[in-house]
Amino acid sequence: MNITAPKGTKDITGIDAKLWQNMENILRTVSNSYNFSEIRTPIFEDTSLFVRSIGEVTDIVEKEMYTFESKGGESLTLRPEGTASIVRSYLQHNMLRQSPINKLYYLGPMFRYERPQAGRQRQFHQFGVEAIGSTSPIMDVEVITLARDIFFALGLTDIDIRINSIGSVACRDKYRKALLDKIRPNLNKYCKSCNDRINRNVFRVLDCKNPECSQMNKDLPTIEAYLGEEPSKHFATVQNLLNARGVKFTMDPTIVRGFDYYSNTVFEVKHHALGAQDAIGGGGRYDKLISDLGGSQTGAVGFAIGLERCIIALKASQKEMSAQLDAFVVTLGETARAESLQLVDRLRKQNKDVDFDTEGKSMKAQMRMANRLGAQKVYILGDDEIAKGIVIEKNMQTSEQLELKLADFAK
RNA sequence: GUGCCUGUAGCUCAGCGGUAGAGCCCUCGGUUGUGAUCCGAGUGGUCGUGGGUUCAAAUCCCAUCAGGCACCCCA
Repeated sequence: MNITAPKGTKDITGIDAKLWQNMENILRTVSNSYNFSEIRTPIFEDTSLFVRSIGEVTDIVEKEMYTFESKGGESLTLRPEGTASIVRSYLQHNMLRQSPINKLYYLGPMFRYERPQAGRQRQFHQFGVEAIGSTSPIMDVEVITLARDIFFALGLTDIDIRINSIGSVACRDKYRKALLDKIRPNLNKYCKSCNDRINRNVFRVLDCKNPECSQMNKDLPTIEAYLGEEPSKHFATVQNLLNARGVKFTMDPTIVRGFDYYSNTVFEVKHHALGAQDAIGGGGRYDKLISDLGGSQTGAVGFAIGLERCIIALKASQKEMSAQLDAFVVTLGETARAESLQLVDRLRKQNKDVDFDTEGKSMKAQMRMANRLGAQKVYILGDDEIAKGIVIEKNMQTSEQLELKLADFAK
């Protein structure tokens, strides 16, 4: 066997698959409780959708997209993130006419051609929500609270929610100028990548991990002073309501986010178990994206969660999960075989997860198998039991055995 | 795309010039039909791949692929 999964991709099997299912169930349940409903969009889209939404000079668009030409000659791209598709779908189906506010969630694989490392793959999975149709700071709060509740429900209580506001385009233009004026004179003291960043996206200098850069960054102005009246008020309301609602957060002026479409509130959720890629989720408001993509001026706010990263955090904080099965049916002798299959069917009809041996193994082997599969109960059915019209039910935790009437299962 | 580290049984790893080992897992036993514990036995690897050096290579050298970590970027 010399074909392996492509670089940066993973097979999810066995116990891990169970863990994923549990996680997905929780994501759906909590989102439903906030009245968000699911949207499923294609895994590939027209390339221009991502170029226009994420931004031409972002790393994702410049070098990380899986772009290919279809047989018809169109340029298609495997989605690198979820928001663009949701907005496309929103506009295409004119969802505004169905409801002034659309609260949607999605769940699925995303693709970015990057060098894999801890918490980063080429095919990875995101869960995300988008609330489209509101500019109210209350919706920001609703979305951030939903994010928190999801992590709490998953069992990840040890999270750090960091928020910031990057204001409107006008605020950012002013702030950008101010930053450039301050940084340019000291440019030779900044690291190589910051020198590069200053031309591409100055704001990235703010979250540079180089200790010398971050030391100098302490003297730089924060965006707060450059926020206009509206953005400033908006952000203050978000903070007040979060506090009133008991959502813990920290202010972090270094949060700038990578996509061009963000404005006003931005936030990231960090978890310490992750290593360098410690952002387990992130999002913010994107009031310009919908009009950029041809819609009318529409407020929107959302976030995305990296599911692989959740799994890493979950595994770090939780004990190993073990296999689980409701029942295992042990059979001895040829006459009991047919009867045992009926017993299996009846147990399954009671909505139980049931398995049994198909290979004619010894009783000892069947018991071992039951144990390995994590069976709660074992039903033993041999020729002796058939003769007496009973079945033995063994509790695998307590080792207690009961004799049950076989006829009672026939209902 | 850059740097550092690592590739030996399903898993975790030892061996570091003389043609492969441990533990776990798995399978089967430990007298008629009872698991997880205990005891015993067994299956399983062209030592990532391709070249080279050598009488001899898992072991040294080169290349390549893959993985890990970090940078970059991001979920």
